[in-house]
Amino acid sequence: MDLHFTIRMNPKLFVRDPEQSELGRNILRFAVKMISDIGFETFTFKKLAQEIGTTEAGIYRYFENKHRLLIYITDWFWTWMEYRVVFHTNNLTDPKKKILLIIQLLTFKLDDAIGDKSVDKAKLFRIAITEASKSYLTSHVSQDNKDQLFKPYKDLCARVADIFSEYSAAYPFPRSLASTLIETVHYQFFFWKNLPSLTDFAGEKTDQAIVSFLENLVFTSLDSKL
Amino acid sequence: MDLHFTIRMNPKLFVRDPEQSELGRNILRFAVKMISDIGFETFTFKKLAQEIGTTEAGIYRYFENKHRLLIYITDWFWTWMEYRVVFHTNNLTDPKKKILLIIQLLTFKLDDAIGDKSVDKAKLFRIAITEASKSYLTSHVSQDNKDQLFKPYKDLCARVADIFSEYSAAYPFPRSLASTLIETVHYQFFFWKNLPSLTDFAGEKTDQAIVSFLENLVFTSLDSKL
DNA sequence: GTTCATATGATAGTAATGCTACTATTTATG
DNA sequence: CATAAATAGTAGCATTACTATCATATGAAC
Repeated sequence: MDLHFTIRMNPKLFVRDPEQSELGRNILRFAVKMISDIGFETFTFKKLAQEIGTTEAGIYRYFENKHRLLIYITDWFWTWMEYRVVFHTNNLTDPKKKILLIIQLLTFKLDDAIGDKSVDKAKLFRIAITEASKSYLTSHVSQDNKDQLFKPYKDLCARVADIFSEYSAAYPFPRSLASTLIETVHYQFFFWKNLPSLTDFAGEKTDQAIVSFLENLVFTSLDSKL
Repeated sequence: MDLHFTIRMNPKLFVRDPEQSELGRNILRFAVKMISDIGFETFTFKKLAQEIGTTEAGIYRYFENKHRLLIYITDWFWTWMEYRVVFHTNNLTDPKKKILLIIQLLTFKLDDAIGDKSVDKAKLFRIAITEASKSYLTSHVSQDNKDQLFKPYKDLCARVADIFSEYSAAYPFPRSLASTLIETVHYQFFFWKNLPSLTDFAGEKTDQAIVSFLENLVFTSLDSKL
């Protein structure tokens, strides 16, 4: 089965739809590679253009600026994540099992074939860890929000929050806990890799330790009697 | 009592010590104001120079680049925070009370006179919320870490983690919980202000709601039997 | 009071970045 | 085959980030 999984992106994100041409798809593929490899600050359209053998102006025909391109990539990532969550939790009835699975998915432990292969998922995950928050930590966050640019992120949070409420209807902070969980995944990964003294994850079984930490964080909160 | 509270900053952060001259102190004061007002990306040394009536080159005599200046400001903030934590928890014996107080301090609820008045603390807090993570979310985080540039942040986390362990020696993730707490304070404030659907804080008593959320998050984890 | 070090100011310049207008070329269509 | 539409390439400008040089002010040291 060759399930062609296409994500309909917010048209405000691009000048010309990058999925509709070879150059556009190259821009996306190499942008993910470059941003992951050299970091968003160091990344420029000129470097990207050289890498894929086109010109700077060529990139500008697809994306207004590099910040919009970053939002495009992170939005794609969040939409893909939400799709994975829906796909994997669909057949489950026990909300506890759903939450355990969501933590696996968010920490990138469940490898699956959903989504196209042209994009390197590991690099995408690294962008989510290090660069995703830069998409909204700007002075124009309100305008971008009005343009619905953060809808995929908010949709994912809402879906996770709903499952939290399903597990514990009385818990008063499902949405804050959902956004905290998602951000914490990324922060703890980043700290573990770069500033390890900010975490308790040393040695081998680190991935499992992060998962244990997150599971404990989420379930103790949801199980609390307020 | 005019307690002159000076923070010894890491010399790697500056070219010339900004505390030692009028121009230097002006750079710090107006930089805090500007970065808080227009955001770190929009902020430039040229704009800062114009604002305080000096030249771009004048600023470069104090700071290598704007990123170093940001780390200077956030380091100052973390050191000040740690000082507040030590100052306010010193006379307490009950670790639970210490933790409750730390949450008050981290959420900026306890107004106090520690630190000099030349810096606008509200603007500093806004920088901590929106810009602080950019000081380490870079491709050169490892080199900066080797230069000890994140020591104040790590010190604060370590101190909070120690108090967590004091409260519950068995809890296996004190440092991760400390860094999560500190980051979550900022994220939840940012989301509440800019992307409110990612939180459960609506209406009036928001500050108290954030505090309740954080208290619940921390204590349910620390009280859990693993 | 001269000397000398240091801080600041003024001016200029380079290189990279972010972005735009214009021109050339290809491609689709009547 | 002509021609309009779409796309790619060239060249440039404005801003940003940073460096270098020289002049002047200040103030401590002798």
